[in-house]
Amino acid sequence: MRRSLPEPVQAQTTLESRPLYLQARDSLMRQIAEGVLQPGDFLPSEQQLATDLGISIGTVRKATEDLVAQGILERQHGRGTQIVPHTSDRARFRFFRFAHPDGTTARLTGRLLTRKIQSPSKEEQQRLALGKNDQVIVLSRIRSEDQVTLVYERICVPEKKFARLSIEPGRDMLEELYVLYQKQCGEMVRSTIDEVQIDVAPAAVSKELQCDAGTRVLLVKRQALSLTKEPIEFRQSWTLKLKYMSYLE
Amino acid sequence: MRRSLPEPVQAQTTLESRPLYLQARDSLMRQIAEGVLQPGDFLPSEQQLATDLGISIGTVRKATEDLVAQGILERQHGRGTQIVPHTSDRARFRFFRFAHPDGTTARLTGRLLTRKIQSPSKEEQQRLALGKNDQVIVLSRIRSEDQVTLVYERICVPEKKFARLSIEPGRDMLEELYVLYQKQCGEMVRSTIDEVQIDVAPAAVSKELQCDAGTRVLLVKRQALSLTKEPIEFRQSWTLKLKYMSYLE
DNA sequence: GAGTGGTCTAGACCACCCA
DNA sequence: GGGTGGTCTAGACCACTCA
Repeated sequence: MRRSLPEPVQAQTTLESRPLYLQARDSLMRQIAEGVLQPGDFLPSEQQLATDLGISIGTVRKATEDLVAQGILERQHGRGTQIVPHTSDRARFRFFRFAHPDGTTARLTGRLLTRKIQSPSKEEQQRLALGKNDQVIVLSRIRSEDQVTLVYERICVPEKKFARLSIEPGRDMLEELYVLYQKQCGEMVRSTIDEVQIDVAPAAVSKELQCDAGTRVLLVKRQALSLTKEPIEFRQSWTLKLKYMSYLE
Repeated sequence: MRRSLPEPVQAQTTLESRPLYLQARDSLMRQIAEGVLQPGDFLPSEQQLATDLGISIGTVRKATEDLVAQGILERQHGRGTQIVPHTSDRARFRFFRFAHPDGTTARLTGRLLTRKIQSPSKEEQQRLALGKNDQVIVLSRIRSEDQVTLVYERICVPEKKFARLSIEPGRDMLEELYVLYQKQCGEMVRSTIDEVQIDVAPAAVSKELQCDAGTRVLLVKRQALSLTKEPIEFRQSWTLKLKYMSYLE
């Protein structure tokens, strides 16, 4: 029979039938999702983990390989294995998908326009998998380069998880939102689902992007998922002059 | 000093300083890229490979893990390790990115309109990294669902590599193009770079999509890369009614 | 030089597929 | 039942980092 990892409190005594390295991986993942292990922290050494969990080093390595591949952990030869911190540079490099038509990368700064707590629209409710009476925080912001507004965004997050999110309208946003999510609310964005379509610019959009009402613009809808694959943000980005990039494999 | 793998003909006797598993991985990759190993074939067993290469099974596994993660190989417990065949279903699932606005997947059939051999445009030449006098094959096709044309495509491939590509205008295309590339020309698509932007529909596009000239439509430009990361296709897809999907991580 | 991750080995046992 | 991949071990040696 397959062994199971020692747990601090073993709720059930059912014999675990999953491979040890998966159990170890999920245990690490859980500790990261729950904040026991924080971004920036180093894991115990492989040797230490192996003796702690009562498994061999090879199995520890296999457990961490997955998380390294997913970008959650990062190995540093001679130093240790770190939970990847969500720095602004990293978040930009990883999740930012806009570029100029000529291929040069856009360097956008953000400016928050409004911040409201309200009931979600039908789509927002569905995209965030919210319950009947859940509220959302809605942010609107513009993103500019050289004083030219290139993107208008409406960002929607569940109030329950993001109550501690502290940002104020009217100020420039120096850090990436995803970094703030992590630092202020302990929510890490692991993956995203983007949809790109043509949209007739709503009033707020045409005003900020300085185009005629009714102009057809590019709309990117994004669901951001947490470590536990729950949707934690629904974002809509409208742009007229930028293109959207995507690399597969 | 680090060992090196035995090679049938060792061009240089320089001592190989890369890890054995990387040498083994690249050796397999090369054999697949060169057609020595064909999609659908099974690799020798891990045991066999290990003794052939004079390395241990663990190292063989590590060599193949990369290729499995990239979708080039597929392990089948109890049967063997197969070079993934590019079936139509697989190609559709992997590279197809269009959906209806309501989220339902579009089931498109293709119909080739024209096939021409000509000099590439400046952009095509650059995107395909072509030399001065290289020619390209240009395909135009429409993709429809229930007799409604939803996408117009202009597809451009280097004539040198795709001379054996045999498809004729006017016929429905039952197989995915990428499957034909593989079967007829031995070229496998491994990865893609997509760019999505708004475009003013060119004449051919507005005619086929049945919209006014000058309508703003969605344009997806795609570069497809081979196993060896060379660009082998540049494709432009125009659509009015579909949205583009992208999953990150 | 002590401690970390990176590579590699040789072998055990299991789970699965197929004849 | 023979062959395949899947998991796991225990240990060797190397390469890198940092004090």
